[in-house]
Amino acid sequence: MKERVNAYDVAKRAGVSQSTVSRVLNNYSHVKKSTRERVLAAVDELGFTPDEIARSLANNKTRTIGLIVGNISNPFYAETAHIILREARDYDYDVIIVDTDSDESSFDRSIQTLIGKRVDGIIVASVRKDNKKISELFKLNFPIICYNRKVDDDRNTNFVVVDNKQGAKMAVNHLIQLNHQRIAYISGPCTYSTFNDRFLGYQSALKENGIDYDKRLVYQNELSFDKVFQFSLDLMRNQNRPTSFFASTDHIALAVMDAAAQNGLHIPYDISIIGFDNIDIASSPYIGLSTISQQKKKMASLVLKELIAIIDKKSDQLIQITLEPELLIRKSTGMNTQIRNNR
Amino acid sequence: MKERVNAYDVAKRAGVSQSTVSRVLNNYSHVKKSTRERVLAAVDELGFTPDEIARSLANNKTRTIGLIVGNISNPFYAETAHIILREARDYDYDVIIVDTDSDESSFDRSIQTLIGKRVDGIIVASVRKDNKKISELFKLNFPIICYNRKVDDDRNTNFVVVDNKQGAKMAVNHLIQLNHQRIAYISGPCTYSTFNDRFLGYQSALKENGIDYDKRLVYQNELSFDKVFQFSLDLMRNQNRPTSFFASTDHIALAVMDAAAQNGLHIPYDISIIGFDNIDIASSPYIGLSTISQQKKKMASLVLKELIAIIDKKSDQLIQITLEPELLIRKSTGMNTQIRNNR
DNA sequence: TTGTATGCGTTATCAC
DNA sequence: GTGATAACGCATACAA
Repeated sequence: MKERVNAYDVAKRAGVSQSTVSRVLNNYSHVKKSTRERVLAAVDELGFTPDEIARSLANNKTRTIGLIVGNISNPFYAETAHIILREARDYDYDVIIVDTDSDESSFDRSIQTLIGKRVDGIIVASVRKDNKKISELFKLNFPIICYNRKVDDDRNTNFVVVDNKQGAKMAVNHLIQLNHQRIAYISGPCTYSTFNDRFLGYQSALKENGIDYDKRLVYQNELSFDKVFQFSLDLMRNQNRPTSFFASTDHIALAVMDAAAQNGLHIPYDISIIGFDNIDIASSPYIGLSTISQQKKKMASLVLKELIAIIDKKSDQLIQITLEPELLIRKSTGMNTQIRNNR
Repeated sequence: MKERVNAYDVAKRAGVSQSTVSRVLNNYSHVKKSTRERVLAAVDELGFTPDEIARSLANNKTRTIGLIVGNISNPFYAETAHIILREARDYDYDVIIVDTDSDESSFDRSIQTLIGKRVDGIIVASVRKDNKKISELFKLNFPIICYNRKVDDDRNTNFVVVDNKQGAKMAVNHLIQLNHQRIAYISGPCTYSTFNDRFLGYQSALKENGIDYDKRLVYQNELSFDKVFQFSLDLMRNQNRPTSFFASTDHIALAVMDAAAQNGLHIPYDISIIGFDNIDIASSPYIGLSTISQQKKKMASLVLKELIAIIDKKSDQLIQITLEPELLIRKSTGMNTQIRNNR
């Protein structure tokens, strides 16, 4: 690798001191026009790019933020990341993405790595409820915001989330209005606030409608495609099968749809399915998945804006935003036509 | 933000000099055991995390790489990113992802930003064929590898790609063997090597089978969902409609499937569709998209391994790897049952 | 085995 | 307006 050109080289070429070069590059006011021009010419001739690492060390800012996601190949995170990456660029920030691959054991270490790299702030899009590190950092005044999922200690953390309980209620109520009584629920572990709150919403909606909770209809475990597929398949083959499924993410709703297809059940005539998240392909006519929208676009823009406000000290109050979910009815949910044989 | 603890603080606490702290942290050999223990205790007590920025400045390595993708919400890039993020972590590297959002005008600037941040190397997963910057950097000995797409000046660049022409031929031959003659082709602009090569493969397969090229069956433009959907819809409504579609990415194949659904055409009885990339959902039974696999997993692992070898100077030769594609037959392609009315 | 001193490439605080 | 010079927090050559 060829030697890097630094500000001294530019200075020498322009016949000025290195500090003048710095002043020109940072648009300081009191620089003679002719000097500025000489410097800029030298910068150009030598193809000088300031070393952001040195700059970061000197002024204690990296203009880099960290984004921690569950699994970037999950469309919810990918679509979120897309929005954040694009908008961060407009704010002149770069983004280091950490994919925990849902391996939460490495979570705190990931945070530590980001802090080691001195990112200016962190957006945490996936974290377990019981995490302590986040409120710890918050207390140290480090700019950090939870997104999508929050931690138990939410008096001491910033967050931007959707009302997951409310969203789940909307989903289940929608199914109930379509005359469904046996509603299966597919969810990840309650160690995540999203799944926990959606579960509460599921239970609450059932109760309000006088439907007994049947735990045999509930999956709460790792959201692997195979496991959910198998669970759904078994349930659908049951004599007294559910007439509808509420999947706590769109991504995993696809596994349920697969199971239905495998079983020769037609959606929505034989079985209704509703998801949560509104990932892009859910809206494609071929899939047409009814779902609860998190307003990803709005939520992601917002969290970035807030984080940057904190970094810039334009805001030092607690950020606690809960957005309203939205019910999107598409073709995967329909009137229950089965005989009710379960009461 | 509370003051950061630095190596001097640790040194004072342990009653040693800062350089000893550094030696302990970097696992130097000649440190007395008792000293090492005192230092580590101090590190622990003060919760010291080395400042990677300062470290980078001192030793000219950031242990950060850049990854430039087209659009991270496209599953192909998301799934690639997932693999790279996870494996980079094992090599102890972080990743700054740049999402060009297919806005190639900002490409060179993105590269420049990454270089300003002094990343140790760059993986370029999306770039236009005519880009000059990459071979320029290569000549300066900067560690950079093209992935998936390559540039015209491929004598002066590293790349890891799949044989796109061959893959396209396999796709089209598969359709021809199923008795299809009117095969539509949906593609992005030829300014990208992927689309260019796949187009060549498409043409070549037709020619070898004595089928005339019909440009009315070909879409070569921006791969927006709406545009492709509309194009496919129009084509399918045509009297002399194609009996099959070759979509140059799985992602956009979904738009074609949507158009088929919209038109009441059943896949594969009325129409066959094959994609390219083998994104995760293509394999789900509900979608069951036949496709050409890029062996993403292998390709992504490989490109990272090679990049790191270059960074570590374990390799200074040109990296030019072309992997073989693989035909995956699923349920979206089937025998042509239409009357052949086009010859 | 450990400490001292210097450098990495900037920004920022002084002087002049 | 501009030029020295001291940080920033570490690694490392050289001394001891």
